[in-house]
Amino acid sequence: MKDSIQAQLIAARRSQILDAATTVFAEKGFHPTTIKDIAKVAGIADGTIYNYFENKTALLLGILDRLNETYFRQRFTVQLGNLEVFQVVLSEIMVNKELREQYYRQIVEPTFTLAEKYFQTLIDQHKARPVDVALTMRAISSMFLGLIILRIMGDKPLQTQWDDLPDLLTDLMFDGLSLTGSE
Amino acid sequence: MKDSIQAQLIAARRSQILDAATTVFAEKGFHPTTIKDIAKVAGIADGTIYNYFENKTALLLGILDRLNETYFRQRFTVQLGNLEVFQVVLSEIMVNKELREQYYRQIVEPTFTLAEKYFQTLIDQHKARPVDVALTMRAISSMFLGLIILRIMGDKPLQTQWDDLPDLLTDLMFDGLSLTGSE
Amino acid sequence: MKDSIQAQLIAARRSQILDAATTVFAEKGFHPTTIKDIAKVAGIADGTIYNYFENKTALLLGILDRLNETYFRQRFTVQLGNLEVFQVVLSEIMVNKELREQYYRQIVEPTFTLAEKYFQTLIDQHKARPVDVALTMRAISSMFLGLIILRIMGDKPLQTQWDDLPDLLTDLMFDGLSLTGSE
Amino acid sequence: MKDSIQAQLIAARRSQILDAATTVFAEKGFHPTTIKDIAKVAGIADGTIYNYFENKTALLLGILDRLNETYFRQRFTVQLGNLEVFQVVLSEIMVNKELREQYYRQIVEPTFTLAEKYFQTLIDQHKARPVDVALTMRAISSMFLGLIILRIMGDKPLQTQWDDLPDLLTDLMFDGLSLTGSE
DNA sequence: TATGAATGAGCATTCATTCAT
DNA sequence: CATGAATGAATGCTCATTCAT
Repeated sequence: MKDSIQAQLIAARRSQILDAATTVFAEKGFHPTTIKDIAKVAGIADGTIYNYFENKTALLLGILDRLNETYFRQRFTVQLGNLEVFQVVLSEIMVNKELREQYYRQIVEPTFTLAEKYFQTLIDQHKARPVDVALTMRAISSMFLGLIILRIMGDKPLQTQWDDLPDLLTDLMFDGLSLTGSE
Repeated sequence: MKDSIQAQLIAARRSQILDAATTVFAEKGFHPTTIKDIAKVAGIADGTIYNYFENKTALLLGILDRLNETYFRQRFTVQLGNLEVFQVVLSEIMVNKELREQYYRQIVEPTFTLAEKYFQTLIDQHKARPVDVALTMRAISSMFLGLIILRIMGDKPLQTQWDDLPDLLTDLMFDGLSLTGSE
Repeated sequence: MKDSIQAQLIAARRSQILDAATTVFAEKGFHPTTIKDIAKVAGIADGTIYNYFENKTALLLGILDRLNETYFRQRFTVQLGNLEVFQVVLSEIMVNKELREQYYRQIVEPTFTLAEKYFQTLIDQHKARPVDVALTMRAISSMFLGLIILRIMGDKPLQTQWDDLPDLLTDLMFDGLSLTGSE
Repeated sequence: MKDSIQAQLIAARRSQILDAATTVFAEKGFHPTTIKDIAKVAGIADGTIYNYFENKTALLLGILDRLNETYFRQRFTVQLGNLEVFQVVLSEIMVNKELREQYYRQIVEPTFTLAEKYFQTLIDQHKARPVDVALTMRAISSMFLGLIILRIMGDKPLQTQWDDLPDLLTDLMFDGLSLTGSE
């Protein structure tokens, strides 16, 4: 019982630290952010962070874990509020192998597994064409991923017409570009 | 005449340095790479680099310029050899505003302009459905971009079936997923 | 209470660092002195200095502050022990605008204000001739300043007869050089 | 004969370089000035400077030499145009022993020798009180030196009333501050 | 556990000087 | 003699991490 209180306290602290880290990372990016920055925002001392996280990278992993959880809770919702965090995480992922692998294992892969299963059902029910499920899922997901990145890059059309995307994408994915598709 | 030789020498040195930078960046990423690393690989002294480039970031910009040139020379060809460089550049782009803007202005935007023009022609010739050109181009490009990133992330299916993609993508883009599309 | 101990510890460290800086600056001058030099003499790590001082220049400002304090405590006493420090500070003052302005504001100006007040009293009491107080004070102070500099420069007569100066200066200032002055 | 032309050419080059050095030193100070700066202003290549001067410090010595010459040509004239150069030279003198000694030997000492001789004549002719000549000369010179430094420091009264100084100083030096002096 | 002072490795950048052409 | 590209030593400063209290 005492342990459970302990565990809760620890979880709370970790959460508090990750909140701070998320805020500052989103604001300044990973490398420019110092442990002191995070500690200050969290209202604790530098050293305390190291009682809860191995090192600075572990903070990113922690943020990833939380994205993971919320992701599975609110699937298919790309929260724009998370966009800056995603930007930071993604950037570091490209460069940090450990992070990359963890992210892939924890988020990407399980998501694909689920999505593939779902899509296979559609095919089985003759609601979709029998295509290579794995690759097709990759292609479609990539579209979302790429759109987010393009938006981060500051692409004007995407920023102004972001809300028009859902319809366009649905249309595009189901009917394609060819004339016959819609007629 | 002397000037032209001078210019050639300068270009050669710049190239030599960028080659080295590309190699090391691809290997270790941008931040972990030191000027000394690059100098050593280039076989020159640290200081010499600064005779040809303002600072470390300028090296990335230089690499970008070269990607730019080769890109426009060999358009639509995603060279896998450049993949690691692209990975580094992209990662830094997400985090570095100046770089991001330059990349967008120099590569992304002009490419879209061209692509939109081409696609508009297809529509005018009734070879494609009349959709929102700008957004559609973004969606399609994003698919490529996202696929590359997923591949970088180590996605197994993409790595093993990379060569199957062209057909699948063509199919997907033109006919969509719905049954009616192909039947 | 704890805070007061903290404050004392901080003051002590700052003092320790400034002591070291004073020593090394006096020995080698400002520019040739490295932070490592100072840290070594202070018996601490390089980085620790930056926990107490913004940068290298701040060390000079700190030394200035201390000169300031001791100066006002022991006014009119030119301590020869401080001469080397004064030499370093003065040299840097000639070259560093920020330092120059701070020194002027903190030490020179207030001293003149006091001296002018005092001298005005002498005039009011008919103990001195009614001259331009500001300029006259400058002239006299300059004499002291100049003498110190000449001595620093290694002027032999000043070094051997330094102790004869007070009488000579008093004599000179009050009666001037002309024959009528003393007769 | 050829040698004399050679010598003239060399002298001209040296002069050209020193002109440039003087300009830039006066503008930016000694340390912040780079050899490249000077070479650019002189309209020559970096390396060329080293054909005429041993090193950067030698440039300061060269400037000193020229001050020396003009000084003896235009004695007793403190040219304000030289003030910035003087500031730079003086600052470096405080810190650089070699420079200090050369300056003292070449300019300070000979000047004092002359001045002492002249003042001794005044005494012998009963035009001045029989004081310690060496020290008195030092005191008076120091006043000038100190005033210049105070002015450099940005002292307001000195800057606005600089032209009133000659009269005040003459008055002060000859009659002193006491009432009896002038009445 | 919390603290935060101390640590010190690490790095971009500058610039006086050299020397092959 | 003139050049200016190449050199590489040298240094201020940062910041993740540790650890005594």
